[in-house]
Amino acid sequence: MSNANSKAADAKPDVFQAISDPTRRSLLQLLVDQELPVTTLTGHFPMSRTAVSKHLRILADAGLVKERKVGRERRYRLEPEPLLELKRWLAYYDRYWDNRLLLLKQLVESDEDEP
Amino acid sequence: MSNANSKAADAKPDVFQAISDPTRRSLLQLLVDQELPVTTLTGHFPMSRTAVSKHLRILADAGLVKERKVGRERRYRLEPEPLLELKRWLAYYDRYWDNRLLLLKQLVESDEDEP
DNA sequence: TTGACATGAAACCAAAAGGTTTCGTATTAT
DNA sequence: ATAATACGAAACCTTTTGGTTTCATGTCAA
Repeated sequence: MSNANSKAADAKPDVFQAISDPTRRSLLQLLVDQELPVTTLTGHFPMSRTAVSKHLRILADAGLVKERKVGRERRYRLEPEPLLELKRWLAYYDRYWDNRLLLLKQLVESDEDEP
Repeated sequence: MSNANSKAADAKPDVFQAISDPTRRSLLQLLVDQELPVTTLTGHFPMSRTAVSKHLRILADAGLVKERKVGRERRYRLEPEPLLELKRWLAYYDRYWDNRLLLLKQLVESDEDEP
């Protein structure tokens, strides 16, 4: 069990990769509080519907959107959960916004310079 | 004034793009509290020094690392400030982790379904 | 039914990305 | 001086990425 035949959402090819494209970030934005079909989404971009469809596929693979069939439409909605990974990654660097640690770091550095 | 001749750090080709590559994320990690030269960094990856050098260049263009010449070495250090853009972008989706808003959203949706 | 709409799959293409090897140039060590 | 080290630039190659056009299928409307 638990082999490669599970279902969809098995791919998950990296949230970082998924959000690296500006078009895809805009798509997420558009879906923030609306569930929209591909054709409507396409209206916001200077590219073909098929291209948008492929971007949505990438977002879906990363778990960032889910689709729901409604009549002949396929409505996409935002699924923000995977963004938590990003959030966690970023949190690692939070200490850098902490001034006390920054000062300590600089202090240490000033001791071990000179080649 | 303010044309394309300013200086370096003018490129800034997107933090999202810069951190989309796992190697580059690892590089940032390695530089968290160390200032390191290219050769040392290369030891951590299964690729040539030149490849690592190119990754560092991309990070530098995004403002995520800065270099300092020390002898014949070129020591790289983390420059986390551009990560704030990511942080801001993510913050936009913070409301999704707020359960009250999530419930409200679902309530609204249940009213406007049926095609 | 018959036609229009909504959409993904497939085949294809050009450009960008991620690597490699080779070369030139500072800088340090002998 | 000479050799070794540290490194980026350039040229080149292969794979991935972002697009396009064409086609097949499912669904709704007349």
